[in-house]
Amino acid sequence: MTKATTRKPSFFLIKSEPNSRLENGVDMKFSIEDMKAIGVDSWTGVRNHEAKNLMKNTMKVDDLCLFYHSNCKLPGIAGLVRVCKESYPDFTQFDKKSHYYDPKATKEAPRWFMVDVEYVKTFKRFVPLKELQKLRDNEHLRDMPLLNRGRLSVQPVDKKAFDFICNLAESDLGDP
DNA sequence: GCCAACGTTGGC
DNA sequence: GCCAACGTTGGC
Repeated sequence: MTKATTRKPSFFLIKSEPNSRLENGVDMKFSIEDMKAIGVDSWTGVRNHEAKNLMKNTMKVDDLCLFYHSNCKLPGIAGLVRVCKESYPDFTQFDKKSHYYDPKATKEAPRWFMVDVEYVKTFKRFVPLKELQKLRDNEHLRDMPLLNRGRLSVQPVDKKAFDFICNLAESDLGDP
């Protein structure tokens, strides 16, 4: 019997803004609790090519993403989501009414791509950015773009950092 | 609201 | 292709 080869998941961090912020009359706030309520969400609105390329070229179904609360009073890691649909054109680039409308994009040559993600869990404990910054010399966290670069709304996380953060946030995750 | 760090744009 | 001007990100 042939066994389907299962690909090991890769890990990422995606940023969302839990604060109220109006864009064209639409409140764009989106926290891990909103993610939980919706269940599945299209990750629209990424308008940075590096972040877009990660979604377009690297993210696969079943990859896991740390869900980060950004641009708010207490920035940090709130939960976990899973990629449930591989990249396809972000429909907001074609929508003239959208804040994310891109006049240079066409259906034939879309410029922006997104994935769909599904809610996995809210971590038992919120891990503030400050806590991670205090640990930035830790060998597991040293290479995180979140800590030594910032300003990238979709970023890769290596396995050792992912496991370390999950253990901080949820002590029994990964335990036997 | 400030502003540093980036990314993008567009004139040349 | 350079690079100054401008816009955005996002912690503080």
